[in-house]
Amino acid sequence: MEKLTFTMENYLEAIYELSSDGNGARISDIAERLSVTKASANSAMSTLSEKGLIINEKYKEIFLTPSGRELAEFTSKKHQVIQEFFTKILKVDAVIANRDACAIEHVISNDSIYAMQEFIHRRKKR
Amino acid sequence: MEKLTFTMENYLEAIYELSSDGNGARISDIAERLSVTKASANSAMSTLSEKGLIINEKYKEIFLTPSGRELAEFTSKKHQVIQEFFTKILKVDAVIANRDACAIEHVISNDSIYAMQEFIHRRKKR
DNA sequence: ATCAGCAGTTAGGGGAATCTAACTATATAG
DNA sequence: CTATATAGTTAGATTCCCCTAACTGCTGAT
Repeated sequence: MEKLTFTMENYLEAIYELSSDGNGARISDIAERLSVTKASANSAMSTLSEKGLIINEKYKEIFLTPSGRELAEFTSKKHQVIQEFFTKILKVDAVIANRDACAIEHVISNDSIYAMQEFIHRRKKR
Repeated sequence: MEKLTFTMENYLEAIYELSSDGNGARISDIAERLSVTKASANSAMSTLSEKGLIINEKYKEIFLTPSGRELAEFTSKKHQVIQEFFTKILKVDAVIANRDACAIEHVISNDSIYAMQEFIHRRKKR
């Protein structure tokens, strides 16, 4: 499977965060969350659908497939780690940390994420 | 002045790192360093030139203007801070830290860079 | 002084992501 | 049950960045 673009990773993450137990996500909400038009969000859905990451029936809610969910969870997890590291260790403002995490999550290595996680963990033990 | 794209920031940084006292940078070297074709590098030079960040006379070496140098130095500085933080504080492998820094430097906030710098600094004093 | 080889340029095209504008479908309020 | 508001879709244009292919300019070895 070829790598997702950062943009598509973001769309996937948005769908993940917008859908709750049993319910899917809506185009308008995705578009709003990512600050793009509905048209853009809609066309992104075609891409994700072709890659088998979401189920997207016309005029229906959007659902993650198992592999889509897995990917989204992974991105979301990275986001969390960065966010926590930046706020708790670096004492960066939460809003800024969130913005930074949103960008960094798509480009950082797994090694560095792991190192941040370890750092936080070690800190907590003391 | 409108913000540079990440791509252009990378080109600028490459020029900065390839030019040494008095000498400019060459298209081929820039292209090689960024793993793009000479054609791509060449067209990027037009963009940077239009923005007044480089001097680019046909068939001549490429030089940074003062404002181009300032921007490049800023990006480079961010790279350094991230690299140092990742290797010295997080104990991430240098090669990986470098790759991460190269991507993160274009998206991270100044606040977070400053926080990393402070963290390193505090660490050294002990 | 020539020319082969390298450096640089130009033209043309493609993919990704965005937008606006105009359209169609759905759902709800009365 | 129908009209209207909201949601979703489609078409077409734009911008950015990349590519290949074909060209032109430069320069150093002979």
